[in-house]
Amino acid sequence: MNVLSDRLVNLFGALAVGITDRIKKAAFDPTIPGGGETTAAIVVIGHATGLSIDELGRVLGLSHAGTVRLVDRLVAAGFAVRSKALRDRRAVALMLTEAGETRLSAILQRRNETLSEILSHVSNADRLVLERIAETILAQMSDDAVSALTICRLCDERRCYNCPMDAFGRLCCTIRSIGVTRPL
Amino acid sequence: MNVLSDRLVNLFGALAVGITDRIKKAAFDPTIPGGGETTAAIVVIGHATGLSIDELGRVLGLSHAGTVRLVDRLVAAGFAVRSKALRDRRAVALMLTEAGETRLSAILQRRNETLSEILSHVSNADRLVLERIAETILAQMSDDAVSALTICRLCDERRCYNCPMDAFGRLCCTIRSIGVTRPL
DNA sequence: GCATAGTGTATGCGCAGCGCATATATCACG
DNA sequence: CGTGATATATGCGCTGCGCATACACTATGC
Repeated sequence: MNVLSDRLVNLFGALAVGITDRIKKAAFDPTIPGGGETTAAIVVIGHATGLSIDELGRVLGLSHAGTVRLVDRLVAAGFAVRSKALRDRRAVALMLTEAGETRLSAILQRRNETLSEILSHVSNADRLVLERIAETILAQMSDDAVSALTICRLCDERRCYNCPMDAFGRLCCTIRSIGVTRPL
Repeated sequence: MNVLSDRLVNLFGALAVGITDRIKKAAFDPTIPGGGETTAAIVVIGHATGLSIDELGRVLGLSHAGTVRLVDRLVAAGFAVRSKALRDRRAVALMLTEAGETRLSAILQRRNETLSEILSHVSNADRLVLERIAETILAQMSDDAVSALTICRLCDERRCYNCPMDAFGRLCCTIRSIGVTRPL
């Protein structure tokens, strides 16, 4: 027997699914070729500028081949470039173009607006508790930088100070700051 | 300027994405042919026994053709049947087979276990607040039965008493109780 | 320095899932 | 009974992905 309320389990699951639908719908950009996780790829490259195709694939849960094609699409559309990695001449250092940065800003803005609208119906007191709950759960959901980036693949990292995913030096913010100098 | 904390917005979004990933991973059943929303289709048919292909397609966000093929796969695998609708001889009344019901139970059990494990790290006091927050947000996220079922497409309806999606007579639970007698 | 194993990237090939356009059957309404 | 709307089904082609493979570079051991 579980001490947890079945109702809470259900409501929490429905909430996550419903909110995620909204986020993905808001973040979706028809000018970016390719559905699925292509939009997330732009955010991830923005988070972890200089990451490799292999790392991007692990973050997005795609095969190498699938990731190569995804990057092909982004490059062809002018949103990302494959530049030379500093340490390893086999690897590619992915980064956004100006156009890619512009798309990224638009994606994050729409995401933030959607979430803000939804949260506006929650009282101030409850928001404090919600923030603590989210922090608690997130802090124990990832074991390494890859899984942290996966969870944060649609986050606005620039506005996430004190990111709980960062608690063990494995956060997205950390990854960005270390740039290409440290593999995921 | 938004009075909402940027950090809360980010953490809440990351939480939703991360939890949804976990739910979908847990619910995924390799014995069910076809990825994407095929698993959800079984849950939805279980929720709203007797619904039509058109209704299922709207709930899952698929085209008619895509939904027909999805149902083809479920039927071929022996998890669902197309039976005659009572009122409309054009329409199909979808329902699960014994094997489908078995799969449904397994899917929901894995989902519930995953969510329970995650929520076990939240204090009892915070759980009460979380339940209220989820209720508040969910109650204003859907306008009709289709969008309610979309949000509830991975829910364990049998354990969701007082479902907030039901508040306006448009809930998944309602849909089940009315069976085939009322279109979505 | 050199051989061998390991890693990162790219490509040929085929498959699965989906949407568009279309065809057919049934319903709703005058 | 005729016309338009609705529900389902299918042919066709596209897209995204994975598997297997090829190639380039790195790392390690001798």
